[in-house]
Amino acid sequence: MNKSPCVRFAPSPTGKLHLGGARTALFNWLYAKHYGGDFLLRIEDTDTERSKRKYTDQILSSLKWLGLNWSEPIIFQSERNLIYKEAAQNLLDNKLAYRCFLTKEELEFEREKSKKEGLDFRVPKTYRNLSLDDQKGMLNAGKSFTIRLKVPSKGSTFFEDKIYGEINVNNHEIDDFIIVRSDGSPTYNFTVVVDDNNMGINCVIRGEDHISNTPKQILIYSALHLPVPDFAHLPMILGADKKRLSKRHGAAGVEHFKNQGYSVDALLNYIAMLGWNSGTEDELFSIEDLISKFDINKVQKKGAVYDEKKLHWVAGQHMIQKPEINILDEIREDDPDWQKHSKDNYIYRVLQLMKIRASTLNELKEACTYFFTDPKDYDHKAIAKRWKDKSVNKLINNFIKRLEMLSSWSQTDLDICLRDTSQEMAVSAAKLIHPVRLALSGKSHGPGLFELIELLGKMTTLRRLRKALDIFPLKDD
RNA sequence: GGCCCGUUCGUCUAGUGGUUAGGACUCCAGGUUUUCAUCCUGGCAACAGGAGUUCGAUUCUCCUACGGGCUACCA
Repeated sequence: MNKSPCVRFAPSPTGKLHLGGARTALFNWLYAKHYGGDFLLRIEDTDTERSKRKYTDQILSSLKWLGLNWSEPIIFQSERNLIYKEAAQNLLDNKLAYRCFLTKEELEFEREKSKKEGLDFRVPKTYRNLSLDDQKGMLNAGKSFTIRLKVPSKGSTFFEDKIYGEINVNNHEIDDFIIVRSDGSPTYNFTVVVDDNNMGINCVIRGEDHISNTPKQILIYSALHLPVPDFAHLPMILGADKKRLSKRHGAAGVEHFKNQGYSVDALLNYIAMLGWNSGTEDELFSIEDLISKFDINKVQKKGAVYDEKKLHWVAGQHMIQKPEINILDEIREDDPDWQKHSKDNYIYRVLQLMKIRASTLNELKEACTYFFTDPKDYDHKAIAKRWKDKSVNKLINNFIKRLEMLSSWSQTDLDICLRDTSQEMAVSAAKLIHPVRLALSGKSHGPGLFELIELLGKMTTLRRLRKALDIFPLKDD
């Protein structure tokens, strides 16, 4: 096939976009981008009971957030009844499908019977060859009917999956399945074929749970005399229990990752690694890298277990590499007023210092707070360890005096200043460094002390040191 | 039950008819650092089982086990 690929993502709006769906969308999108093809979107809302508008909205906003842009228009199956009706009539006219007057109850009875007798249940072909007159009779009697495909009883249906290879199923394994329900609405297997053809889809990339549906769909393609597209089935994404990832696993919804502060590029990078590899030992990719390196032939057959630890690591790596200006943009996208009162240049320097210590935007924001507000809480363990008694106050006092006189506020000068102080007081530098950090940040760890002091500036540094002098040590001795 | 699919360290994976079966995450131990993080070094850890083909199978074939999917008037 030489034409440029046309692929689609076709979620049903019966739940939020979850990790598995996101990956299916991503792989479709990457495939399209890689080959310069088209990526379309179709909402499979033929199940009126379970389909909800809010889920459609959620899926669309998640896809937008992920940046998986599609070509308009979005196809809604619920608006295409006419097209399905025509296709079904075509099949009926050509005697490739038939009206089946079996009721649910009759079917249920037969099913039970087979079960009791230990036989495999097969849908009875009672009405397969009913004469036109007899059909009219049933219709006039007000009997409701479904439309079933006449599945050939002989032969087999074959396709070559781009990932799973050759798959062949005997036709006698396949029942005369329903393509139109008794209420006139079309079923999934039918709409998929009609729409994929109608939308010009030439490569179907979807979850492995659809492998068993594929022969049925191919049978419909043949009955309708339509060209059969290529198929590529993606392995499932699993939870730690090796079961298909679902709401039960908590972390399923894409929104969850957004709320956690994961960056899109990191999430996409991680998701892509679930079931695909580049053929090299590289694991960190930008979105552009993914587009250029993506190869559907390198997709795994086996289901992949979602591992939050690795996601977190990938996110951390992306964070380190990301320019501060982009990080701030990402933060503000979600939190437009974040640190609006501070100068951008100051924020950039803070981010530069702190990004190495955070994996998600939320972690980063949290870690940066003391650059913008004086600490309110101080790490109690650190107080106990680093500020045991009044002797520390003397050190700090001395340090403050020297700082006040300092004319240059550079890291090197601050370094010299602190070491001079400790030397004069005949203690190790560490005796001063740790309480100073505690006073300035409230924490026992963080960036290099002189970077911290330099960035905070003279006023803030002195203010925080003096405040600490007031409140530490916690109890007199 | 029937049909289809799958099975390399805990996890993501590379790989070959002959390899010390490689990398990454996690975890552990060191090193660097004023602390934390980063970074560096090292370590633990895998070919589901059984037959067959073969001089030789993790690799090819079959069987079993286990896992997953489909078997709906869900998608």
